[in-house]
Amino acid sequence: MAALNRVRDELVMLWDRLGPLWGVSPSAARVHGWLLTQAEPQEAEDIAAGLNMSRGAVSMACTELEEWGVVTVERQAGSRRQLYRPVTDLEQVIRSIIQVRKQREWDPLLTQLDRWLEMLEGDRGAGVDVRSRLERLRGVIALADRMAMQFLKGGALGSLGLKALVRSSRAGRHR
Amino acid sequence: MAALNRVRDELVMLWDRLGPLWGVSPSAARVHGWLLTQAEPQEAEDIAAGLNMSRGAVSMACTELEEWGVVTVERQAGSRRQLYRPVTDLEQVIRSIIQVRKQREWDPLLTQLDRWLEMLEGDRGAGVDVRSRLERLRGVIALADRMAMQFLKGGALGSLGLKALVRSSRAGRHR
DNA sequence: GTATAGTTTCAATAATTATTGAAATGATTG
DNA sequence: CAATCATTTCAATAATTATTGAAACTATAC
Repeated sequence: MAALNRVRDELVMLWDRLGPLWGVSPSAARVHGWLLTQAEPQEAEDIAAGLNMSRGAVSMACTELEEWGVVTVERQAGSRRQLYRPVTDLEQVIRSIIQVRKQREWDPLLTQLDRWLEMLEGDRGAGVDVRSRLERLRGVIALADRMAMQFLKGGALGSLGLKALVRSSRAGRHR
Repeated sequence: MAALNRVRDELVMLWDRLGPLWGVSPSAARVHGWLLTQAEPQEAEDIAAGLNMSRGAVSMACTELEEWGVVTVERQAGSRRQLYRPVTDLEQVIRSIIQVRKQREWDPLLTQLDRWLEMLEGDRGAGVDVRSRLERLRGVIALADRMAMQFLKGGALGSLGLKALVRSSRAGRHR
């Protein structure tokens, strides 16, 4: 039990630091890390106690985690308490994160790139170099976007399965 | 020319907002965006003027961009000025970003997961569930790590070629 | 309906992070 | 080498972002 507690503390600290790099706020990341080290889904009150956070902060963190799709809310019959359960299907977690990031980052970027290219259409001066640069950028983002779409539809991990990916990554270089 | 200036302003603003989501500070991202819209490499003084930043801030931003490997420093013979040039080889930019992020995020995560699994080795209680969860997490991170390594060695984009990727990205484009 | 057990909201505050600018450092030239 | 031009550093400050906690709200039970 002592070992589990220690792991929990360290994992929560690491999640707190890594969360922002993923676009998740530190407090939301802490809650997620803490839930990961609990065998059972937990209620907000206990999360607050376990992490020394205010009740309100836990509520906001859990809302954020729901938006990311990495935590689900449950309700036991005959009780008005909400229980928070981390999604442990990793494929789903990755899919959720890609989906949210795509929508926050790539989609607006792609829209803007198209607008900018239109604005530079007739430019005959220094804009020419910049334009070709932006065009190439657009190509790469568009590619990443289509790959993400395919992945989100269940393409990559779904059809191949996680095992196949592991195998192919071990096989080394092809083609 | 007016069009280029407008594009520059908007691109700088977007980069400022998107930068933090990539792990780059807003000011460094602004500098990078600004450089992208310049046909020629630029010196620190002009960057500061163009972006209304202090000389010191530009220095720190450029150092950060060098660390990310998305900007290179040049020196013209017969001058003591440094010129900053954004890397426009997109494959290289993507590779740089993956490399830095891997090293900042996944590597420590993998190290810690191994330590935690060791710590939970003998656990017969609630730790069993948590342990299998962490094991699966470790599997996925290890896979991502191997894929990244392969990519960094020139695997994916390198063997297929960026042109082929861009071509395939255009094939599905509608407008 | 009212009381109760729970959640959410949000203005105020705390904590963190980015930015500045002046001083220290480093490089090149005559 | 001294003078000069340019860069880097870092303590102070500004700006931003996270967190709290009390009040508003909601759903269920009585």
